Amino acid sequence: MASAMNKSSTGNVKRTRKAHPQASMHDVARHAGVSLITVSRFLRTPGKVSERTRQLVEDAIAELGYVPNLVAGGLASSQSTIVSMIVPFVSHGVFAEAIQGVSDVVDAHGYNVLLGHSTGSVEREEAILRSILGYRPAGVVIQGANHSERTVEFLRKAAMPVVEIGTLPETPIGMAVGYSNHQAALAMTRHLIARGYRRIGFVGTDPATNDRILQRLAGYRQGLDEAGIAFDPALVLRSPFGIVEGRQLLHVYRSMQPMPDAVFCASDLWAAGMISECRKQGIGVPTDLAIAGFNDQDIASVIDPAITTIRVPRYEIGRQAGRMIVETIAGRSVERMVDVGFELVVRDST
Amino acid sequence: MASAMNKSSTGNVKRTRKAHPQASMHDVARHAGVSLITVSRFLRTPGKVSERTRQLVEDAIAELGYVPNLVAGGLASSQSTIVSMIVPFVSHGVFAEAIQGVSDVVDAHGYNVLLGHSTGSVEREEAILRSILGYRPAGVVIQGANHSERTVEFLRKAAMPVVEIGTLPETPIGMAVGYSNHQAALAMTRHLIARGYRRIGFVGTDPATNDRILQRLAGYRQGLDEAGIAFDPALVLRSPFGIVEGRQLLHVYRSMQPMPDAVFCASDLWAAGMISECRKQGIGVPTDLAIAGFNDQDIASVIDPAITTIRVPRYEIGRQAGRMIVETIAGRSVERMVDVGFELVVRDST
DNA sequence: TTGAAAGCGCTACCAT
DNA sequence: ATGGTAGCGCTTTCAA
Repeated sequence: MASAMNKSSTGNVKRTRKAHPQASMHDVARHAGVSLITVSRFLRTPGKVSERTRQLVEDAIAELGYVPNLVAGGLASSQSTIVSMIVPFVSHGVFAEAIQGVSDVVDAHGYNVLLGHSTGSVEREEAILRSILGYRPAGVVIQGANHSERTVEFLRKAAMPVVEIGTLPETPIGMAVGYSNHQAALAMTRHLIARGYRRIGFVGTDPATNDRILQRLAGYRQGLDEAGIAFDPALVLRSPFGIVEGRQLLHVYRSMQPMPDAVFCASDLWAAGMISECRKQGIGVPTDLAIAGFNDQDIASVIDPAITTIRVPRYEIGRQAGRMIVETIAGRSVERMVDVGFELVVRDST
Repeated sequence: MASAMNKSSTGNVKRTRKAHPQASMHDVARHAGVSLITVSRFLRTPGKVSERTRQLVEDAIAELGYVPNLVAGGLASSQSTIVSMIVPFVSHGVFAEAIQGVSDVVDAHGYNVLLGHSTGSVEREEAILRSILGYRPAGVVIQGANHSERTVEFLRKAAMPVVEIGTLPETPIGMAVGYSNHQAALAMTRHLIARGYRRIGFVGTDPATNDRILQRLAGYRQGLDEAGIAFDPALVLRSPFGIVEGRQLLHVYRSMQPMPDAVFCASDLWAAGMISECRKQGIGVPTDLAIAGFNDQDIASVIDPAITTIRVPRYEIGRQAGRMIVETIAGRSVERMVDVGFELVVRDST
């Protein structure tokens, strides 16, 4: 009656609660005629078992279609092969590329990506994070630097590598890889002003809930300031992302008097919609209205006129973030902050 | 010396292997002055604990920042809150939308998405699946119906809900939600023929490794057959996906004699690249060359001329797949196969 | 309403 | 090179 090791040590013989279809390590061991621990050893340090044993275990695994239970393994070893990633939306092209980047890198190191999306809400982000942290992931990649206090607190005390992506936070939680949205928007605004535009509109989502937009707006305002152009709040429009929305925004700007001579859209989708609508309405771009975008998505280079925009290496951001997680786990020292930069791509729309 | 419950019951007093920063349920229980099981009960059936206990435990959880360990819970209960999803590429718009659909639905039911990408290789798909199955997920969503034998075998014996998406397999592994790539391509080919085109090119990736393309190619051939047009293998081009690739493909078609009078691209990206290049080269679309696409991506409606294409409800496919997983887990009976259909969207490029 | 004991499937430590 | 034992943090009987 000493240990709790074996179920039959209890007088009360209860069999497994559920019929369990999946083979366990125990099954493999029996099948191979070796002990359980030998199977485990074969799996993690194959060099330490004899040729004969290796063969036996290999056959048993193949025959039973055994797949090691990472849940049990993770619990026993306090290690995880999960890297969690939280983005506002999976389906937005720019985030999808970052996800692909992270996934490409961590997959190659035996990790899998557990994905969450916040729909841009810090409350939902916090909820997602809690749930995801329940898996005690090996690392966390999270979009942006705009989090709830509790999100930050959780992340700090979680004691695992954290990478914020897409921005360069003033006080990063752990590591960060991104670019300066402020500088990028400033560069674009300077470009527009250099081209001679003076009445420049700005399209974004609500800056209160989107720190990227907030920073781009700040860069835009700084650009105006530098040129001595007064900021006109009426020229700043808020809208959900989208091409259709871009079409509608054009009409809003057209109804203003005086009309703007240029619009800086904080996403290519709006710019594409506006350009398409301009074509339909017979408005010349950039002669009657210059239109600039952001992100250099596919659409920017094929629409006519092609869109002047800011190119950001999203996939690269993902790769770097993945790399930083993996390196940190491996105990190597890693940069705290990586600036991947951006590029002003001047095309025909301005 | 009876049980193995407490570490100090062993003569050999060894403390926890690792300094463990995260609070455990045990810690919460001590903090609240109740037993561990009461904490567990509070978490899963809050109605069964007294008001006083509830308060105590709630406070302790908040104070310690306790996050339940789902790895341990999953092991103990043989239940999982993970839904695995495998797609060829995360960053391809069409897959990203499906991921978003799955994620939206399963998140709402307390599940998280564990993501894998196969890069279109069945071998990699198998490897990813193995690793993902190690987490004993509650369900699996997998793109396409083209899998290795072992992949199918693993999935069948895994005894969990499986949904194949994007196609309507002849022999689904479990459930499926998608549309007929064959019928969609047939519809497009018929459209082109009805418009008077006779020498119709086809652009796809390697049909041997991509069953969607294989089926679209078959639909295209059937369309030609119906009209009594001989299939000309020289008109079928293979290429990686992409706009840049589309530009190059145009030159390949231009160098043919006779030149085709229409090209059916099995992705909008190729079509967009070709149209953009046509504009640059002064080739009239559709007057000199008609160009059709597939997927109705953003780009299709804003490029000039707008692309005639096939619209597929990708997000809806994801939602349905998520729904089918969740319902199956809940024990409700679910359709084995859902056809979400497609839509021929005729625009100006044909 | 609360608690004790057993064990989920695996790994770590120690022993042989 | 191989095996035994304890225990990862939780849930599930069963008992009080």
